[in-house]
Amino acid sequence: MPEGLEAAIYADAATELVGHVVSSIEVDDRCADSKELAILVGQRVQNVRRHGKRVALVLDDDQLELFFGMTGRVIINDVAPIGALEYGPSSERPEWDRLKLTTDVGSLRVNDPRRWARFTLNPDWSTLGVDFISDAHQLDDVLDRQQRRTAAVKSVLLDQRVIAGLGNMLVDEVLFSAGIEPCRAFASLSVDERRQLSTHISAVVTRLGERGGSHTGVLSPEVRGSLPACPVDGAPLSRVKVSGRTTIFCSLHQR
DNA sequence: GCCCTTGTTACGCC
DNA sequence: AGGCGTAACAAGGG
Repeated sequence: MPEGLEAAIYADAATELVGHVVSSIEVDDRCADSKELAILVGQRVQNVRRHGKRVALVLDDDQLELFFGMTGRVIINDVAPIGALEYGPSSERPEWDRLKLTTDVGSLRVNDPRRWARFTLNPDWSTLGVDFISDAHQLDDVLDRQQRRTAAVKSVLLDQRVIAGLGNMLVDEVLFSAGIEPCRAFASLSVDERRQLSTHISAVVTRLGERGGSHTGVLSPEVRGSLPACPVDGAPLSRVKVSGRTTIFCSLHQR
């Protein structure tokens, strides 16, 4: 599923359109917050921005935000930078195209079987927390500001108002790496543990970014499904729900 | 045909 | 007031 790392891959792919003028745009109305996306026709793509899981095409007068939900994929000129998503179908059908933006030289499509993608004109990103990649140097401060929160550590890390970009799989990887149990109250973390956490967020994000996405970690989709012994200490892995999300952790080394 | 999956939002509770 | 948990939503796949 597209978390921040996948959004970064999509954003990078979308830079192909920079400098080109939009000649047509087709959108599934059920995926668009505004029905006036036609005003983008004739505008030149100036830039591509990303914050957390959100990507925006910056055009002459307006910005178009692309949000990918659980199964949205970007396809540029019929090439998908991410071939298949976890939990997504293996094949792609034309009727799942929710957005098609055409320029003089190429097209960008968002294909999303479950139709959870959203396309928003001139989005407001002010409620998003710091970006999980580019604001890594602020993580210590950000986590310190959460120190009174009684919610589960995992819930706080999933909260896009705190850190934007971490999704279910990345958070599990981070907590596994940091040795912290996902359902502990955030307020129970010591200063040292908060430092550990921010260090491991940066490290895991960097490592999985280099490896190609949220699904390339220790707790890969295969591991999440079959629950083999913990690769760190051999203890059985556990599967629980935290914040309504499937959570995989090792009850031996995550405390 | 039921139930699983995720990110976000809405809502009820304390 | 505001933090927290939970459910609802969408829809394809097992």
